[in-house]
Amino acid sequence: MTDGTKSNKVNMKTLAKVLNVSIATISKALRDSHDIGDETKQRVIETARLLHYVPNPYASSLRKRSSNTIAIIIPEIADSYFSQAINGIESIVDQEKYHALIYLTHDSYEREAQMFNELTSGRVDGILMSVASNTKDTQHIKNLQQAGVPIVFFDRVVEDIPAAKIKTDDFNSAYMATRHLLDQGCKNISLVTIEGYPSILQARESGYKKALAERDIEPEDQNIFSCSNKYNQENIAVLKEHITNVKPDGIIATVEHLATTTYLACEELKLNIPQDIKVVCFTNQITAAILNPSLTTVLQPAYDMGRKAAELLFWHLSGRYVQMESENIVMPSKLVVRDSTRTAD
Amino acid sequence: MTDGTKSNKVNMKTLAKVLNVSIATISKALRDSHDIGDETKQRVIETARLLHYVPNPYASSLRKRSSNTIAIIIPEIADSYFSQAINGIESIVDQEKYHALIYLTHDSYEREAQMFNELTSGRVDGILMSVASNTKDTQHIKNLQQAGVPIVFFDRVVEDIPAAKIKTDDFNSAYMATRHLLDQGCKNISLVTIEGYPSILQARESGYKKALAERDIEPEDQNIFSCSNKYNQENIAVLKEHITNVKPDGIIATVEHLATTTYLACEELKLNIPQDIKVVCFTNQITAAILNPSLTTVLQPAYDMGRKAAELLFWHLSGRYVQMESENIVMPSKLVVRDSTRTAD
DNA sequence: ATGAAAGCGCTAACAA
DNA sequence: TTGTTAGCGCTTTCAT
Repeated sequence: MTDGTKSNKVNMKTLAKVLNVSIATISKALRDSHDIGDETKQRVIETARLLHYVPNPYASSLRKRSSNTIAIIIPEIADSYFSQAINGIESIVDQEKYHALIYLTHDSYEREAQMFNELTSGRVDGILMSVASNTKDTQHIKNLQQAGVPIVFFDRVVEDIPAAKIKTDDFNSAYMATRHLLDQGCKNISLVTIEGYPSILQARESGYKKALAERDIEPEDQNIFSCSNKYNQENIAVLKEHITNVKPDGIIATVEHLATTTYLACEELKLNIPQDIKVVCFTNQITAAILNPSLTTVLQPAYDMGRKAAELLFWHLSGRYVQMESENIVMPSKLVVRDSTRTAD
Repeated sequence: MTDGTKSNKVNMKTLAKVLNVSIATISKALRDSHDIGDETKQRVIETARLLHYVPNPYASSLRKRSSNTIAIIIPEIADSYFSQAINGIESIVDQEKYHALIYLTHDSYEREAQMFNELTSGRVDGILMSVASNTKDTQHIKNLQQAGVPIVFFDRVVEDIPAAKIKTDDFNSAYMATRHLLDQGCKNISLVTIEGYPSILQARESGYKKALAERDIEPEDQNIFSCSNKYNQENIAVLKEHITNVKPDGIIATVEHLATTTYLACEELKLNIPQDIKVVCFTNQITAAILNPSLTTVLQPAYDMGRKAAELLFWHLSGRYVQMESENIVMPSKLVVRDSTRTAD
C-alpha cells in the first residue's frame, strides 16, 4: 500500500533536467555550497520551490551516514516529568531541524535492551534517555556507545557509564523533604519508593537518613518501603498495609503516581492529611496546588533538563563539544511547601 | 562527529563474503523468502546473529520506498489526554515493529503546515494526528494525502477531510455535562473553551445549547467564553473577570489546563466549589479524584483512541483495509461525577 | 535454489 | 564554476 501518487515525485534528477544542469550542481546549490554561482543557486532554489521539491531523507542519510534524527528513550510518557522534559527536548530538536523518535521502555530492561540493539543500525545520530527502573546490566548501552552513538542521560541516569548526565540532586531532594517533615513535627517518616533504580534510590535514601541522623533519629528498615509505580487498587492496598503496620506520621513519595495512591490510601484509612499524616511527593503535576489538601512537592526543572540534555547532545553532534563523559550537570530541584505538610498551629 | 567506530560495521556484503554466497541470497534468507533453501537460511540467520548484523534502515527505506515509521503530530504533550493516547499508539507501533516520530505543533498552524510539507519527503508511511487549534486552511493535509500518505485523525479531527477519524462525541459530552449541572440546580452555566477548533467547539456548543433548550433556558452569548489553553496568572485573571461579570453558578471547562485555572480563579474570588459554583472539566488527569474538591470530569478513552487510530492506520498500511475515508469512529466519553458538582443536600 | 546486476536518491571526490 | 562518477546498503527482477 505504499504506492501513492509516485507520478509527480520530483527529485534532483527532475530539477537537473528542467534546469539543464547536472545533479551535482543541484545538490551543491541546495546545500548552499560555495562553489556554485549565485545566479545558478537562485535558479535552482526557485525551481525547487516551484516544483515543491523535498529532499529524500533516506537517500541523504544513507549516503551521509547520519540521519538528522535522535531517539528519546523513556520509561513512560503519561507522567508530568517526562512529558515536560520532552517539551524541552523538542524545543531544541525543532530548532536544529532534527527529528525525534520516541521509544517507551515501560520500565522493562528487556525492551530497553532490544531497542538499543536495534539502534545499532545507525537509525539515529544520538540518544537522550532515562533508564528503565530494572536495568542493571548496562552492556547494551555501552555497546551502542562503542558503535559511536552519543548518549545523554537525563533524570534516571546510569552512574557508572561515561556519558553526559543531567539530573537533579536526589540526595539533597530527599534530605530537604525529610528535614521539612521533621520541622513540621514528624517523628516516624516513611520513604516510599518503587522497585529498581539502585543509584537514584540509594541517593534518596542517604539524603533521608542524613536528615534523620541530624536529629538523632535511627532510621528503621521498615520505614523504607517500596511498591510499584502504578495507580491502581492493588497498589493502594499495599500502601495501606504499610501505613497500618508502620503507622508513619509522614510520607515521602518519590514518584508521581504515588501521590494519588497515597491520598486515596489515607482516605480509605480515614487518616487526615496533614493532621494524622503529612505527605510530600516528587512530582511536577500542576494540579498539586489544587489537591485536597494541596500537595507539598519536590519539583524538578523538567523542561530545562530536557532542553539542556538536548543542547549537550547537539553540541556534541555538531563537533562544538567533545568531553561528554565529564559532563555531569546537577540542576536544583525545589521543595514547594503546601498544605499537605502544614502543622496544626 | 558521525564517524563512530565504523570499523566493525557488518552489512550484507560482510555476511555474503563470510558465507561464500551472494548478497541476494543473504537478503532473501533474512526476509525468509521461499526460494532459499532451509539449510542456507539457517546458516545465514546464524552468522547474522553471531556477527550482530543489524540491517541499515535507510538503505532499506530508500530501496523499498517505505520507511516503517509513522509520525504522531499533536498540539502538545504535557496533557494527560495526549500522553495517554500516545501510550495506546505506541502499543501498536511496537507490536508492528514500526517507529514513531513525534512532532508538536504547539497549536500553531504555521508549524503544522511546515511539518506536513516536510513529510512530503516520504519520511513516514503514515500519520496519526490531532489538528492544531488554529488550523483553518487544511490544504497542507490534503496535499500529503494526495501524495499517498494515509492519515488518521484522533480527537481533534478535521471534519471536511476524507480520512479515518477517531473521536469522542463532543456534542453528547457537552450535553451530558450541561444536563448534569442543570440537574444539580445550576441556572447560569458558562461554557469555557479555548480559541480555535471550529468543529469541536461548535459540537460542544450545540450540546450545551440543546441541554439548555430542553429546560427552556435561553443561552446567553456571554456564557460562552473563550480563553487560552494555558495555566498562568493572566489566564486566571481573564477567567476571574468572566466569573465576576457573568456570575455563573456552573462552569464547563472544555480543556484540561482550565481545571487548575478555574479552581484557582474561584479560590481567589472566594467562591466555594460546589456551593457557590459547580465545575465540570474535560480531562483525563488521574488526580481529578483527589482535588479539593474532587473534580467531576468528562473522561475520554484516550488510550483506546490512540490504539484504535494506530490499528486503523496499520490495517491500511498492510493492505488489509482500504476504506479509510468512511471510517468515522466515535468512542463514548464518560461523565465521572465527583464533589465539584455536588449539591448541598 | 542461487547469483548478477540495476538502481532507489543523494553526496562527495575528482576532473574538467 | 560545473560535471562525471562512484558508491552508501539494500531489494528485486531476471538469468542461470
